[in-house]
Amino acid sequence: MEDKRYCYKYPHPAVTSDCIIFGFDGTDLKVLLVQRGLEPYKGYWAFPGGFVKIDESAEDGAKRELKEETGLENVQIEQLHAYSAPNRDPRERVITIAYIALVRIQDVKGGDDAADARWFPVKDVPCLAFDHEMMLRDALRYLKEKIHFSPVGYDLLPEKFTMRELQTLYEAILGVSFDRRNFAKKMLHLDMLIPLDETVWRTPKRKANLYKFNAVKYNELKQRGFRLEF
Amino acid sequence: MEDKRYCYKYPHPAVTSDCIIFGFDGTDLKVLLVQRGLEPYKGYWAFPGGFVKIDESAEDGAKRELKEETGLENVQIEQLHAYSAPNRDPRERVITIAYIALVRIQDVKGGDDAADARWFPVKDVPCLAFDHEMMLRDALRYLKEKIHFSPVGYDLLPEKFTMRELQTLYEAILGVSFDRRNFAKKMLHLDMLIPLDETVWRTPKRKANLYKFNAVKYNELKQRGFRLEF
DNA sequence: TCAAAAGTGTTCTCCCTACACCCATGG
DNA sequence: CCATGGGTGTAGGGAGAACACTTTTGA
Repeated sequence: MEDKRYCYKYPHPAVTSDCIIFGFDGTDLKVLLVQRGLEPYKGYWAFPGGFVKIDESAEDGAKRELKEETGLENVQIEQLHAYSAPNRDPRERVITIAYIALVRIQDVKGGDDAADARWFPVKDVPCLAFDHEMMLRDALRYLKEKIHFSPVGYDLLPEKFTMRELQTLYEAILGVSFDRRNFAKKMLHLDMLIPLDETVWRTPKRKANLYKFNAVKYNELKQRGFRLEF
Repeated sequence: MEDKRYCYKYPHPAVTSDCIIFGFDGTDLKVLLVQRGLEPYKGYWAFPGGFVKIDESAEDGAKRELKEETGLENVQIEQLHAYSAPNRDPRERVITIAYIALVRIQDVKGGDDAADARWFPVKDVPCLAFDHEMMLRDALRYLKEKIHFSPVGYDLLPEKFTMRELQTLYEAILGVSFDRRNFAKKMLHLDMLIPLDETVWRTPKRKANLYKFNAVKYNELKQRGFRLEF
């Protein structure tokens, strides 16, 4: 009995929380995965996550596990979905609450606790453990919707970026391509971007203007509710 | 030990699922509540729901409890959010997965198992048990968003309805009022309504045309992704 | 001087908005 | 005949979509 001290009148499921972390490297949308060191699914890649402690919320648990497994801290996470199929974990009944976050990949790359955490392009993820492939599909669908209401670039791009980079991000998430001129016009019309006086050489051909997000305007728009059509 | 047979190495939370059921009576958006017969929160109103069994999904559990407590069956439910604050239930650690559904109130009114289940206008709900008031706020926010992508009238209105009833529903959910003529134009433009040759006397003044939803067109639109602006 | 990337403007169309008139009916 | 509710049409403005020219630079 030493190893089974927590007893209940009715059977209780275990509860875990997982984090689906997206980043953007200028070309591809990427997702952060960790390689499992234990059975089941040993050696498979999976989202960082783990068991929720009895005195922490699922969200706090997700953040704690994220830090433990990848070193990522101070990330704003958002609940995606709870997965509760009875046989999704071979060990015991496990219900998982999945969270999603967008981070600046370049702020994260260096100095990780976790050598076995890696970014994968979403177009080219390995086989995932458990039902994590379903989670990824759900997360990508969610992101596609969210992009219409929320300037996801604010979280995914570096502080300063070119119009081309912003467009590439939108195209990577939505899986479409836009007219360069109309895209810029639409974005500038929203009044959420601040053109900077700086330029950079992102291509060998010509320097490009840099922009940053106007957080004040964005919050105003969010209050009133807005939608970007694409 | 007789009453605590289920033992685990680590503490496990209990998991419940609750159903937030909306209906529309032609004037008000309403929500289905049951009165609690047991402590805690005895006598308070709450969403139908209860403990998830160890071999059923949270969704199946929600449907089972919904039927047991209100008699409602064959309802399509959609996951809203998982609530996991450590102290949300005074008895023990409980995580609740909330589901949401839209039903035709007039198909439900009669013949319930549950005498203590009642519809309340969302504008005038009593004090709710646990954190159910937060759930209701979240559900209403979700419904306001959903209405832009999904013809919620399809689930909430009777099969045949007048344009005025559809408009009243939209106004009740969004909390705004529309120009009668522009609303009708916009709705008819979407090509999701089938005008019927029937009329009814919904007011003593004049008869009104009836419409029904065109499920085929709706599914086409949903595939392609559409959005109603208001 | 040519190729590739970036910056910018015009036209057309469609949809949304605001708004007004007519018809049917019961009192 | 008048008040109420329902059905329909029009004019104007704004935003998106399609589309082309110019500039800058390295090779």
